[in-house]
Amino acid sequence: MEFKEAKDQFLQTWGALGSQWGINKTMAQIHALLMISPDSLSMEEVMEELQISRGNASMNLRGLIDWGIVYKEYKPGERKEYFKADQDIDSLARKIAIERSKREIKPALRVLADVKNFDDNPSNEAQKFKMKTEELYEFVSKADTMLGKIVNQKENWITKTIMKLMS
Amino acid sequence: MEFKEAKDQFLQTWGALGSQWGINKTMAQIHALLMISPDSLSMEEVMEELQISRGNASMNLRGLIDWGIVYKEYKPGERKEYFKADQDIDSLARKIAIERSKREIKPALRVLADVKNFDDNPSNEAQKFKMKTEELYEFVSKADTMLGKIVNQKENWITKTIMKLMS
DNA sequence: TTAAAGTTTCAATATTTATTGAAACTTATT
DNA sequence: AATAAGTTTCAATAAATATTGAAACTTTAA
Repeated sequence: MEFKEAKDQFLQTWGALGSQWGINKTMAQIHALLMISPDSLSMEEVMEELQISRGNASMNLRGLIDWGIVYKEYKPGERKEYFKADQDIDSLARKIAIERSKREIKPALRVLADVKNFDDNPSNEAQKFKMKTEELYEFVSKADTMLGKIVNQKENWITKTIMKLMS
Repeated sequence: MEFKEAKDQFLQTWGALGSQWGINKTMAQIHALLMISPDSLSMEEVMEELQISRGNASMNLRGLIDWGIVYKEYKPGERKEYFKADQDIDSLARKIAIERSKREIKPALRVLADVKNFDDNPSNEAQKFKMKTEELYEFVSKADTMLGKIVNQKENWITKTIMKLMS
């Protein structure tokens, strides 16, 4: 496969993977592009390479900065902003996990905590509901704790986790 | 909060959570509904409770059966099909993890394996690309292995994983 | 203080994804 | 073999999401 072809296919695939794991397609593609670029890129260059509009580039670059996985860079003497991706994949995955826990799991937990304390009544249906929501609350809460423990192992967390799970 | 209100809010929240974690909103809602129902439900009952069309109910129930987290049940003397959800949350999460690995991670890995062996050339850009795609391949591959190890601990895998990570 | 370079915003539009509903199909019953 | 009960399919439609592009805004420098 030619370099250009490989690169395009990679950007496509990483975009699809990203959109399945919580960041949108364009965001994932921009991130992928920055990750494989030897130098930081200007917005123009990102637009050109991915064939997207200025507005799209601007919004998604901001999104990436909000996720904390892309940084602005100013080149001396130049007015343009340049963008570069965090190069450490471990830290990338860690940030995404933390962010998703904060944005999705924690709010859902708050609701679960809330509904499981509804005004009880002795019907079969209500009892089953109580049981299941309590169970689900425990489960989601533990899953979130597990996620936290996994990503809090600094440096090579995946390898470390695999090791610990070997036993 | 009244039972009815709590129930509706729960169905909403579980639907939203589901759609962020890989199964679509209606599917997650149907599953949630079946999970909290003391008895198995007919398609009619699901349609009624969630206010969705017959086609929608039919397709998403099939989807749930494909995921292996909902089962058909036939009541003696009755012609209708009834549906019930797998009651074990651990096994539910395990099945989703396995299925997503199969549907999303493994195919992406195949592409990564492919592109990282592109026709090399000595340019800066190509070298960086080679390095990063190899790194990403390693990472995704390890992450998938980790996921596999976590979900393969039968019974209370989350608790077990937390335990092992304590050290 | 004006113009130029660059960035952001957001209403309009396009794309993608989910849902409906009615016809076609399947299976059981008389 | 005709009818009724139930289910599935899928083209049409609706809803949700993403993208564009041009105007408004910001910053730098002459």
